[in-house]
Amino acid sequence: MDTKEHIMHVGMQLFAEKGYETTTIRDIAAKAKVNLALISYHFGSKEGLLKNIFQQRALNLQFHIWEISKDKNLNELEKVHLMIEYYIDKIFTNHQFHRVMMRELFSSQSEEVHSETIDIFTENAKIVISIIEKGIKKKVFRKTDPELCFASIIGTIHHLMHSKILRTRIFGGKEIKDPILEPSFKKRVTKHIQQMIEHHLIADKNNNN
Amino acid sequence: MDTKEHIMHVGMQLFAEKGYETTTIRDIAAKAKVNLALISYHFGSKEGLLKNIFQQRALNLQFHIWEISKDKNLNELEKVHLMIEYYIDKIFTNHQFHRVMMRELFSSQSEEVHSETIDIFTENAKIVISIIEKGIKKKVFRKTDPELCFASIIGTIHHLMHSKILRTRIFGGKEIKDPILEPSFKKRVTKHIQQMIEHHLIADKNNNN
DNA sequence: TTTAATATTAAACACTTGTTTAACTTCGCG
DNA sequence: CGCGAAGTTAAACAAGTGTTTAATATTAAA
Repeated sequence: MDTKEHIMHVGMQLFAEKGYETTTIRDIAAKAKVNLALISYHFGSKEGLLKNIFQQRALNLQFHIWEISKDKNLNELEKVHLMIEYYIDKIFTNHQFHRVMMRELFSSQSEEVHSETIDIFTENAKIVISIIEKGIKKKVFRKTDPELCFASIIGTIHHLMHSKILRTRIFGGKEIKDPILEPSFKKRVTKHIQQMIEHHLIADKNNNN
Repeated sequence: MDTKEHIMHVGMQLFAEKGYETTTIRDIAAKAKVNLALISYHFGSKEGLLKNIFQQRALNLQFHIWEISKDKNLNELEKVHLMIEYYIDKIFTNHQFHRVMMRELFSSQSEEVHSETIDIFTENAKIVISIIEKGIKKKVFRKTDPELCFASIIGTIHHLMHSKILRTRIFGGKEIKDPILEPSFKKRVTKHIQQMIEHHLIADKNNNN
């Protein structure tokens, strides 16, 4: 029963690296050092493996964005900041899975497999957007574009997440190490997005941080 | 000789829709209504077709970001604004091609095919970043994170560009039409990114637009 | 019109893909 | 032990991939 999880682990690794279509079950079998027939045996099919991986992570995907949005002790800005922090944390720590998910989401084939993922994603998006809208109504936020604010938050993260080449080319120093693995990079990204969104949403009075 | 361009056109369409790996030469041949052997005949191989498409558009990709950066009549903020406008304009009008390019850039297989594309991209990125750095040095900009500012600009655009599903789910009204086709959407995105970056880079004194 | 290069075609090619089969191990439990 | 279910294996399978071949059609110049 250990093999099943092992295959899923290796499968996700390879899907993240090369994408679902390009990864063959022979690749997975070779890297996992198991017979290729075991994939069909345990998961029914290659797509079954993908579905299993998605389901396994689905709970992790259920951002408690919703809980944050309902917290009475937080004002709108604090909520947005927390949501940004939460998004980055979840996506960075599960960056392999998110790369698979996003790639599949973008290519948007076999919608049946990913429809639940898309649902979760858009649902969360709408919560973030509604918080911004509420802030605007309360006039604590500037009259900005809520949907596009969300697009900027998530777009920035995904852009950094997706391309290792661009990441190392632009952010990598002399070391070859991928910046995404360094905890300082996560902090840096969090700080940037939080500040950018805050500056955009709120006209500061005196400080020039 | 008309067939060659016709194949390239259809090829790009399908690559944009389904991705390079998933599109077969039989798909292309069928949609273009030509014999499938003509693809190998005219372009040597399927990868040759992709290379040709990339080369054809390479000049279009050569953003004159550089020219803007050297313009003596513009201050740093104006330069950044113009660059944002230019990026969005180019990417929106060639969104099919950009989807292919970005997808291939992100999957980062066969680096040889895309190395020049990556070069152009990172080169332009560094120009934008250097402008922001100059503005910070001159103290007309806040002490922000230049690399991540660029990531936010381009990340926002790409996020909107990539996923038709998310686009229609979040931005689409009752109509089924893809918002990316409407000119008003382009203006909306341009305005958002410009304002967001300006608010982030510059602490405004009195206006609350 | 003849001729040679170019363009196009249908068929076959070699190869890889995901999946299935049937034999063989391994394991747990009466 | 014995026996059946579950796990694993190597081999074969059918379908689809990009590419090549050899024949045919088209074109343009002599």
